[in-house]
Amino acid sequence: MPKKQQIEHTPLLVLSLLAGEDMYGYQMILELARRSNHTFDMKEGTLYPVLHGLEQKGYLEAYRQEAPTGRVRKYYHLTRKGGEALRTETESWRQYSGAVDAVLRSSALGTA
Amino acid sequence: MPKKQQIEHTPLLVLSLLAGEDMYGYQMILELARRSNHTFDMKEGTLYPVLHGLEQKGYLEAYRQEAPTGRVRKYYHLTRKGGEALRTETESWRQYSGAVDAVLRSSALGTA
DNA sequence: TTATTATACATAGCGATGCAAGGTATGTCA
DNA sequence: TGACATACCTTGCATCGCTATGTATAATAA
Repeated sequence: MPKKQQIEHTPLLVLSLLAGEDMYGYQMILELARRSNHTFDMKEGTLYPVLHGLEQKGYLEAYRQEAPTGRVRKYYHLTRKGGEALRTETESWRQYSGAVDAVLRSSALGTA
Repeated sequence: MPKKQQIEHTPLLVLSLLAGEDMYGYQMILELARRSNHTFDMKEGTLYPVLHGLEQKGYLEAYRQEAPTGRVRKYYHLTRKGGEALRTETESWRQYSGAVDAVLRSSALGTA
């Protein structure tokens, strides 16, 4: 019985990760797990399509670069447009999570 | 171009509403809009299937009651089992929203 | 040396979720 | 009478995230 835990804001998380530094896909998965204290365990089947979508929207730019190990990685860079999207998405998130909290609080009051 | 704004935690919001008092569907939509300061505008096509699902799980019990207006409304009552679900769902939400916030913060630091 | 694991990217197909759209019915008010 | 708000419900569609799978290379273990 597979368990769902992800909820949508995947693009926000991706844009957010890339605000600090350029990253490649696999690295994003590891970083996201680390920074979220393993609450997020993003799957490759989730991430890669999202990356391609964000690139098509002009939010990200990709380039290939060889790692010290010899492997070629595909790095993503946040564009100016992507930075703007990050700001509006962050604002949406605050709005949304604040609203959920407000509903939870109002009910908790009713219970008390 | 239809816009999506809802993200999933619909059952959590419904359970939360019913923690305070029994409500009927239409009322939940109005109350949710009010308590969320109109961030949530739940559609009937979203709410009713969710109510039926929660009822089937034994989280809610429904009963019909005539309103002063003469109309018969279908009220939902939160069961004990539903109350437990509410607590675990609330905890999941805190976990999730906390993780998103953590990721957003860590990236913001990288940018600063 | 060979096999396994970790790294790294990608896509097809499935299930669940939320919404638009439509249907039914009753009460209220102009 | 007609329009609108109230009140419930369902069908069908689009989107999203996950599972599963495929490909390929580097590191490590047996």
